Amino acid sequence: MGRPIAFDPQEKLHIAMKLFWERGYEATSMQQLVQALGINRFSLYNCYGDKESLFQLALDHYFKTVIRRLIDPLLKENADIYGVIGYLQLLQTAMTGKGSRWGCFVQNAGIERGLHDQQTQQRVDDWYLQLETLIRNGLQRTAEAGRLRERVQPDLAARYIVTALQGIIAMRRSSTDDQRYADSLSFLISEVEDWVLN
Amino acid sequence: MGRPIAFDPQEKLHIAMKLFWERGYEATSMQQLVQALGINRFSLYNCYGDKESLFQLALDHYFKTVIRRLIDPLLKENADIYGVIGYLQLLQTAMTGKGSRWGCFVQNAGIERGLHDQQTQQRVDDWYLQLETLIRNGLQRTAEAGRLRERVQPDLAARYIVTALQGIIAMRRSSTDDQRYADSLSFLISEVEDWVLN
DNA sequence: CTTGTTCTTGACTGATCGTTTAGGAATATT
DNA sequence: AATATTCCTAAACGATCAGTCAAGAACAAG
Repeated sequence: MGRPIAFDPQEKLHIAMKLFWERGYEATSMQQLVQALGINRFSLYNCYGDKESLFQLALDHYFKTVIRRLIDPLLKENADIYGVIGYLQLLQTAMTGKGSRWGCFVQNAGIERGLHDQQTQQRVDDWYLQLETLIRNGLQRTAEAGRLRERVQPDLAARYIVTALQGIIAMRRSSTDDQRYADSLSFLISEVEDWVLN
Repeated sequence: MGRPIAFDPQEKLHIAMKLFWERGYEATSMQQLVQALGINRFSLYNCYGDKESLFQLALDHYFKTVIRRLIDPLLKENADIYGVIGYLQLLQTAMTGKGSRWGCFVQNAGIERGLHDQQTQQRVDDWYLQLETLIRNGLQRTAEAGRLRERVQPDLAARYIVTALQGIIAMRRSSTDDQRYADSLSFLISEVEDWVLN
């Protein structure tokens, strides 16, 4: 009962996410959000709470939409090393193009706020762990099938991929030279491809 | 002539650098700087200009002090792959300890401000290029001495090291798990050590 | 239609933002 | 000692910050 909400909270949250993603937490003002979302200041507070909680909602939304799509190859049942490669290739296409110099919202949030905001820190840590686990499982399955190079240890290799990816993503956002991230990502992909036998 | 300055600008700049390094540009207020530096508000403006220029001065100071010390092994005349390894080892010790979870000021600045501040972007780009060049030269010298593994191409390998390092540094700041960055850095060092023959 | 509930609106809160001003204090030069 | 120059101090500037309030508008239930 009562007056129904006049906007789509999910759609507006998506806009807020993009703003935080591009500009970061501190550099994004509630005024900018009000304008970008096209809803009233009070409606914004009424729907999402204060700036802090809106930021966390935006981060969660990022996981559910952007990241969810990217890790799809890793979520398939019995995903093996080709799931890992599929994930890397999705990342590659996602990072291509001039409009995609925002890096990863999770990494940005972690670097800007991890040290001083425990909620953000928790989400970042969870994400690193989840990604590492998914990748390790993929490598493990290929190893069990006897198709992974002996010298490649799934746990160390998975950890290595996660860290290397952070470097590539950081380069995507912080360097104007598109060749840097692209070269490194291609290098990483061919490295992983080289781990599979036959 | 006139009244002499009552504080050491370099010493105060060092404090400002640490504040920006830890908290970033937006999250550091002039009020905090006034308190941390222990000088008057106007003296701060009089000596360093506005917040923007103070930030750039702090970034330059970071290059001259922190980074300068770390790349010392790479600046030695005829530095080869051992200069690269020496640099990585200096980084390793610098990143160890609980008080050193700030990552790299240059990377932080690039991620927070690169997209919207051209001055910062220029400094970040310059740094990536300089580091890559120094490392490439080191690898090149070892290659010319016939002591670098054939498959290692100095230009690609140098670029790879720079990107991988960004990942390690990003991990240092954004993850609470100290094992992540440490594992990856050890992995990178032994990888580079493996490139040298005999 | 009436009543109760919820959303929307625009103005407004005190606090803090980066920056500047005016006046006094301290030093170098004459 | 007188003067010129520079720095220091405290107060204040307008702007913007995140967040809130009171009143009215829009719907659901009776």
